[in-house]
Amino acid sequence: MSDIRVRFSPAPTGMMHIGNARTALFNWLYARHTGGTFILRIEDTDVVRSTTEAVEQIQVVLRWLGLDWDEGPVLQSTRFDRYLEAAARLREQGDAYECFCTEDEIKARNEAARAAGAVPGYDGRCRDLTAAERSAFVAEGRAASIRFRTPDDGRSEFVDVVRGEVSVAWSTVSDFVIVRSNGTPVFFLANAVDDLEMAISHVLRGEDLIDSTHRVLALRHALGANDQPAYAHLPLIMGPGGGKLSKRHGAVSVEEYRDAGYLPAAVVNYLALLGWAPADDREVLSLDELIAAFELERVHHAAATFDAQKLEWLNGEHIRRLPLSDLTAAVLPFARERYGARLDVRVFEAAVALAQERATTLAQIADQAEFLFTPDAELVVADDSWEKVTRIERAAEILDCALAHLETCEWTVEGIDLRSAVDALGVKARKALPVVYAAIEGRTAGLPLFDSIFLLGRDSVLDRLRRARERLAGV
RNA sequence: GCCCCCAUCGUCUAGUGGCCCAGGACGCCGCCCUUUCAAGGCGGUAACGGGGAUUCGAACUCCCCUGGGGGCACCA
Repeated sequence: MSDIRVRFSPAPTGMMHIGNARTALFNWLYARHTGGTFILRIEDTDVVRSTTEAVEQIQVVLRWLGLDWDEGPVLQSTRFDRYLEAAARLREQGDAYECFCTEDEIKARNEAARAAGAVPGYDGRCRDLTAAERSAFVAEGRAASIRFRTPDDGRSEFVDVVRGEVSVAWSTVSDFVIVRSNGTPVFFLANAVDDLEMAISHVLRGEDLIDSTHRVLALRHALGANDQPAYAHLPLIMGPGGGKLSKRHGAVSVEEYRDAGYLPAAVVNYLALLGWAPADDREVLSLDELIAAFELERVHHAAATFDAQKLEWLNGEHIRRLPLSDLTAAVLPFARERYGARLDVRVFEAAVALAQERATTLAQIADQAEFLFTPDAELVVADDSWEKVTRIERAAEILDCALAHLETCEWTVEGIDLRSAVDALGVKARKALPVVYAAIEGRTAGLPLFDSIFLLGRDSVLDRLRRARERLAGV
C-alpha cells in the first residue's frame, strides 16, 4: 500500500448530489489507481444542519456506486475536543482571538459595506481587545466566537495539481471564525486538524473550495505543520442552462438516477468522463478500466456541463454489456414494484433478454414487459396508439388475418411469423403489423412482435386480437 | 463592488509549436437494416471567443479584451 491517502468528506446536510458523487469518485479512483487509502470522513461540524439520515444516505449511495472506503466513516462530531484543543493552542500562540461581535451585527455591517460599495468582510474590531474590554462584553452576556487572525500582508500561494500556481493577497482575506459562539468548531478548523492527523496526502475537491484552501493551509501551518497535502481542485459540474448543477436542472441526486433505472457502472462511467478523459478514445469503461486509466494529470480545468442524454446513452451501453442474469437481477426490483404477484419470473427473464439490446434504462425494460403481466381484460390500448391504429387502412382485415393465422400456426417464433400471411393480404408488413402490435401490447412501441406473441401465449393473444377487432368494429 | 479560477463543435472531450484547413463520443439530420418502436450499421452537420506579441511556423507560449464560472457566512 502506498503512502497516498485521500478522503471524501461530505457535509451530511442533504442528499448525495451528482457533484458530490463525482468528487467521491475521483478520490476513490485516485486511491485505487495508486494503491492508496480512501477514507470516508463526515464533516458534520454544523450540528444544526447535519442529519443522521444524510450520514446514512451518503454510505448507501457510495456502496451503490461501488466506491468502498478503507477507513471511516469518521464523524467530526465525535472529535470536537481535538478541534477545540487546537483552537485553544492557536489562541495561546496569538493566532486566534475571541470575538464578541454577534452574527447579526456582522451581517448588518457586511450589508452596509456592500451598499456603500466597500469590501465586505470582518473588520477586525475584536482583534486587540484588552482584558477589561473582554470582561465587559462577557458581563453584557455576550458569548465569544474564536477567530483566526490572517496575515495583514503578503500572499498565500500553493501549487494545485490540476491548475498550477494559485495565489491570493492576504489583504483580501479577512479574519474568519474557527469556533462558533456556541462552542462548536467550524469547517476550516476541523478540516485542517483532520487532514493533518489523518496524514492526508492529496485533497481532491470541487473548485468552489479553492478560495478556502488558503485559509485551511494557514491554519495548518499555524498548527505546526511544516508540510501540506497536494491539492487538486476539480472543475465544477454545471447545469444545462449555466450555473452550478442544481435542482432547477432536474434530477441531481444519485438516488434519483438509481430509481430511474440507471446502472451504477453507467453513472460512474459518465461522471468520470465529466472533467477527465482517458488517453485513448474509449468512452465506455468499466470500473476496473477506469481505475487503470485514471490519472490526475488528465483532469480538465474548465467546468463541464451535465448532459443527461449522454448518460442515458452510456446506460444503454452498459445494459448491453451486462450478462443476462445480472441484468435480470437488476431489473427485477423494478418489475416487482410494478407487477407484484402477477410477475412470472421465467417469462420476465425472456422479456429482459429481448429488451437488453434496445433499452436505455432498467425502468424502461420493466415497462416494456408490462403487457405480459396485465390481464387480457385490463389491457387497454392507449388513446394515441389506438388513434394510429384506426388510421391504418384495412385494419380490420389485418386483425382477421392475424387471428386466422395465429389460431392454427405452430407456436414458435418462426411459426408465429405473420409476414407471409399479411403479405397474402397485399399489405406491407411495416404498415400492417402496428395494428397487431397495439392490440397485443397496448402501445405502439416496445419488444419485438413475434417474440412478444410467443411469450404471451396463444389464448391471451387471440383474446386480445378479438377485443381489438370488436373495438374497431365499434361494438 | 472586491478576490480567485477558467476558455476547442450545441454538449463531453483529444490535442501540449509543424503529423490539425483540428480527431473521437453524445445529440441532431439523412440513408440502410427491419417484426411496430427502438437498438445497430453507414454518411453528414458542427469548434480552436476577439485583438496583439513571440516564432520560419501557432489550438497549443505571453499580454490585453470579452465571455463563463466560483468565492467574499458563527454552510461546507
